[in-house]
Amino acid sequence: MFFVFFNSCIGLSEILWNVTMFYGCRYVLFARFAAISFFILIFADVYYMSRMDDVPVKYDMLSVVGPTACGKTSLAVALALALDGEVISADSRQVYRGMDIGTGKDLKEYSCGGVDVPYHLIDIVDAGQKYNVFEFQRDFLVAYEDIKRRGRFPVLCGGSGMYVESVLRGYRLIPVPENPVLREQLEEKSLEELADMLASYRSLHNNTDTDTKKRAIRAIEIEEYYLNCPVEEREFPSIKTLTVGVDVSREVRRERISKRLMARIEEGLLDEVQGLLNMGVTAEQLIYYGLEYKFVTLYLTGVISFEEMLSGLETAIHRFAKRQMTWFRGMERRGVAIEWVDASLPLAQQVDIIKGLLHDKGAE
RNA sequence: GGGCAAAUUCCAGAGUGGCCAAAUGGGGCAGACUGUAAAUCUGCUGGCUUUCGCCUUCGGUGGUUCGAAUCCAUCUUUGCCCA
Repeated sequence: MFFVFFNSCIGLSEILWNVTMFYGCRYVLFARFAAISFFILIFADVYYMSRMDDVPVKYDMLSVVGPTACGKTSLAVALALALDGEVISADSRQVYRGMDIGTGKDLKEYSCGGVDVPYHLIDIVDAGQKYNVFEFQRDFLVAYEDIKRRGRFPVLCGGSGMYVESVLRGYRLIPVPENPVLREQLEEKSLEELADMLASYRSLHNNTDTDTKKRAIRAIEIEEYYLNCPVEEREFPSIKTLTVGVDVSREVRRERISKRLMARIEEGLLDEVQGLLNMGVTAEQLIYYGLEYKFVTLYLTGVISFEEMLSGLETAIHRFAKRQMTWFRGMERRGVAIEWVDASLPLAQQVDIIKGLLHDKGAE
């Protein structure tokens, strides 16, 4: 921030300097003034550069990605501390209030040595409500701009690949208003007819959009809007980001997941889920949240045994971590460079490596 | 000690002479995915080979047969029953 400011000042003073040199003979006084201001600004810039040696040069943001249980949060917090930054979470489940143990939402992690690192997009909606990429992208931008405005450095951290990518690759998601006329027309149609209709707009990669009539209608509404209003595409700003991936071997990852699961159960995972049920969050909603919430709900409602819950959950989390890695690899193929950092190194060393990358790559 | 049953590819489990590298499920691996993404969906899963195909595999050994995971003998192990 400061750097950019002073840089632009330098640019300005250079112009002034050239102008003054050109017209120097006629505007001696002005030239003197310009020269003085030029040197003052140079001095100020060098001074700030030396002071701000922790602040990256060319990057707007740092992103930390990685599979579950790899230690993303603690790394992101350490980096935020080192860079005078704030963490923006990109986690599709930590947005929910009251879903803590199961989502690994450990807010204590955000303070380190008595210093609190501000975090964003955690605990922003009630459990049982809906949240999606569109809302995430919108909320991200608000948090990002807020952090930038205050002159601090954003660190995006999360395991929800699609959320991260929506920001890094700037998905164009237009705010699509409701279309009551269309909705009424479509209401009479069967789910199959709706699915066929949607398929005529675009290829369906799976049945995510056609599992209920409501979703199918909304998907058609969005496609219809794209057709009719292609001009008003919402521009998502391009954010220059260094993306680092936390690299853990498969074996270590599996071991950590298994250990963490037992710890979560001891911490009161079952009570947390029971509490959500008692609060009125339906079993169906919790099951849809997946992983911990799904399997524990199935156990608490008597559908599966405790042992089935444990073993089912363990493999489900392992598979989830695998899918996350598939996503990140795909993201690299789509053009997002990820600098993988060995998670077995001491945290301080990882931070140093990443700071080094910020400077070296930022200076390129 | 006697009787019965069973041993199949990572696991469970089908197959009871050729159509068997062996159903199905699980697990594993790889992938897709711009409005639920911790969701949803797809492919692969003995080895070698681009394909044709070749080789190794159904507890061990030895047989019968043109041909055996499948039949016979025997051994080993496991389970059940009777003592």
